Amino acid sequence: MTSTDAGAARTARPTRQRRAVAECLRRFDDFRSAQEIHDLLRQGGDNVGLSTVYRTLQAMADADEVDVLRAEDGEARYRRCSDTHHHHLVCRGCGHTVEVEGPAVERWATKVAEEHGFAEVSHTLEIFGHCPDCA
Amino acid sequence: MTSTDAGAARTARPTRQRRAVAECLRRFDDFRSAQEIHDLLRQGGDNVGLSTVYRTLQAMADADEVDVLRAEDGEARYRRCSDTHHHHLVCRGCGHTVEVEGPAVERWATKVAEEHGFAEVSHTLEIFGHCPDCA
DNA sequence: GCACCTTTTGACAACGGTTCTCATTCCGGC
DNA sequence: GCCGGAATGAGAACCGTTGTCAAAAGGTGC
Ligand SMILES: [Zn+2]
Ligand SMILES: [Zn+2]
Ligand SMILES: [Zn+2]
Ligand SMILES: [Zn+2]
Repeated sequence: MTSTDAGAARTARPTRQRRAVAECLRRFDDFRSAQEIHDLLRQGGDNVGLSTVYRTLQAMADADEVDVLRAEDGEARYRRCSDTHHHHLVCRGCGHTVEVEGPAVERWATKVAEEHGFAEVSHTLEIFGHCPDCA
Repeated sequence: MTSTDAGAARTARPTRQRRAVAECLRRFDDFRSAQEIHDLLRQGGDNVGLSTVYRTLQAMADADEVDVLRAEDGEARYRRCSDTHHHHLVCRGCGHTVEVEGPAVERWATKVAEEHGFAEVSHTLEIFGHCPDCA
């Protein structure tokens, strides 16, 4: 067999547009919508099509390179993230976000699921409030 | 002054439509979308406008009479719920849902938020997996 | 039962975020 | 430089949700 199906490189060209989106995410520590990112890029002179922004963000989310959070109105918001499992403490006022970890919570979630016979368990957990600056 | 502004009855007439929606929710233990509920009502002979279904569900959500959960695609799904604070263990296959409580998790969330100086704290937490029937 | 007034309803249009389409452009390898 | 597949982007389509507003329904006092 040729080397083409050797699974390694799962097609992902480093184009100008993808670099721009990744770069833009790197500059913020809070969650942003696809359209906000599109606007920011445009303002910064980087013209990237809205479709491409959506596609890129989806791909990054699939690759666990960004976290996705649904706003109350259902809009998806993205944020660069570390590669270890974590959750978020998000300010309802300014959006300021802190990554938090809680081993005890992880164990609790797993235990509860097992007690009910659930398998392939995952979970979502976010904490909201007003940060010191917004209080 | 008349009794009209005596705050007590916060205007909520028990109409046929509202009863039908509430009754429909009572018949399921899993999360349903507004449109699913609309279809179910129609199939059951209860003709209720889609707008009314949306309005009623929103009102019930505001009154904490139903839980709202955003599906991965952003669609809102509703479920009747008990009146105490709780979270959910949801089957990704059939939607079967179990309400769960975890006092330790509640304390952890509050503590983490306080450590970062956050006030007016709330949180969301859901656990997903495959139930015994779907495994 | 009957006015009277307010709330509620529902068909339909409008909205907004997201996805799809497809002709064009880009990239990497030869 | 050429070729072929991947990527892009302008615009249309999609779809859940919300807004509009005239008509219908509840409640109240009579
Ligand atoms: Zn803040
Ligand atoms: Zn976790
Ligand atoms: Zn199941
Ligand atoms: Zn809780």
